[in-house]
Amino acid sequence: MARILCIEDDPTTSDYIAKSLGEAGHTVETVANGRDGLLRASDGSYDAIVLDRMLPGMDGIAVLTALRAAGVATPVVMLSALASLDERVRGLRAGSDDYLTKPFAVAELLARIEAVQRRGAAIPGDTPLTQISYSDLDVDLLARRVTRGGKRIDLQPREFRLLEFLLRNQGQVVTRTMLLESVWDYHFDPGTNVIDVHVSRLRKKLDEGGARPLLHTVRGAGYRLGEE
Amino acid sequence: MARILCIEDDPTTSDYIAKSLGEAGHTVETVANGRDGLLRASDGSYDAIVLDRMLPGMDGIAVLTALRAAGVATPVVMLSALASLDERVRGLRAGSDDYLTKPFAVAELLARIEAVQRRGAAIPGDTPLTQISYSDLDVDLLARRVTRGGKRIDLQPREFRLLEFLLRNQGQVVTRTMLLESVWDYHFDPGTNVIDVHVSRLRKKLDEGGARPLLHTVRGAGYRLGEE
DNA sequence: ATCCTTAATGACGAAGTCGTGACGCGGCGG
DNA sequence: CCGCCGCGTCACGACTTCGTCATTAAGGAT
Repeated sequence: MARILCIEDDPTTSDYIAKSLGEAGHTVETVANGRDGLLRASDGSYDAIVLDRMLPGMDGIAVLTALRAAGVATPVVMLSALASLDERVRGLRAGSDDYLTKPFAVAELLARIEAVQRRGAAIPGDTPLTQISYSDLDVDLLARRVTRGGKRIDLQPREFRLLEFLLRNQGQVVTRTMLLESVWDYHFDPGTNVIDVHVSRLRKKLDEGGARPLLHTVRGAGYRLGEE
Repeated sequence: MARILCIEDDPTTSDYIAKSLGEAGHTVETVANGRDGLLRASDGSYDAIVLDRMLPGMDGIAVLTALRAAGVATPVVMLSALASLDERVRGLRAGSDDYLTKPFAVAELLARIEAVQRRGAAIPGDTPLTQISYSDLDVDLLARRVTRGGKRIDLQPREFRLLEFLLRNQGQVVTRTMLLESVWDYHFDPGTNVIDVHVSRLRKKLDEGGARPLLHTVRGAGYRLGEE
């Protein structure tokens, strides 16, 4: 039950989001361009903001930078057609809390918004949220550095993305479909065991050194990052 | 939320800046020539100044020099159509805190202003930022001198700019797109490996002498200057 | 206990990404 | 006008990373 501002120029997407989030019990206000979005968001009265990356006139990144510079700490989920690593980094630097690539499932957007709220508002000023932690595991998204108990862990790009996603949904079960969409940008079933393989590799790296396992299999459902 | 003085003769640019910064929650006052700018800035009551390099009557550099001579320490971001290294050096020498070439993104200007203010709070008086260091690497932006462990390193202009940018973002991943925009002033993808080549050359110069590597490749993402 | 489904892992080939030496163009000073 | 210097381009090689498959291991149900 939150007040959400949606900044998106494409009316189809915008309506879709408003409807879906509305059905989930949230109040949604919509604006179609960056300037208006910035104006409305400036008072910081929203619980979360959904922000399109590409906007006419004022770009999404510019809106976000301006917001953060103005000291507005409202959680922001960025929406984009571009999935490149480059884009993700730029979004993070500008101060976005999460990133979603189109096309996306509403369930996914909903989950992200709720996760982002749960995590609490980002610290305004010069500390954008670039760190995610769980137990003795620390991930710096901007430096792309992962440590467990202070010890450095080297991950491959895909493994990094996988871990990031698991961390953003820590304690909750993530399904294979969610992983395929968010980590692989597949919107179909490849019919292979890509996920299993990468989870296996990631798990090995995380747990070597005799640490307590963090990455658990939920048989028939998916995976979950958490204690026990 | 700051009081900012904008000294800029072109009304289009001036309006654009005023509007954008205003939307970001800052108070902006505008003057169209150097003389008035100097007058207004003299009392030091502003939090930051945006100063055009080319002004009718009294040049931007002259204004800045006069200001600093008068003991005004307000952070200044210089604006210019000229990107040449020479120009940057002159601006820095006159006491500007940062330098931005037109055309620029508002987001960029905002970020610079914020950065410059933070820095300004820490450093009192008339010590502009002309030195950047990391570990045993020292760069003097004014003298254009680079040393590592006390030993002089000769860099080409482009290599110097590249290093400067990496240093300003030390510890964080810098993407290729960011480099293209900030170091090459390209706003498109040249489709070649310019960056790789220059990084290679820079890296060679930095690390020769058996020093620990400082410039790291982050596969699939970009580069990062930092330890390990 | 056994069978069947689901997951884990090791190995391999293909594709992608990066690094670097060599070359050539264009500007600038002599 | 000529030569030098800085820079961008290219080509090729080295190395990573990724996805697939085959095989082994683990769960769950009957």
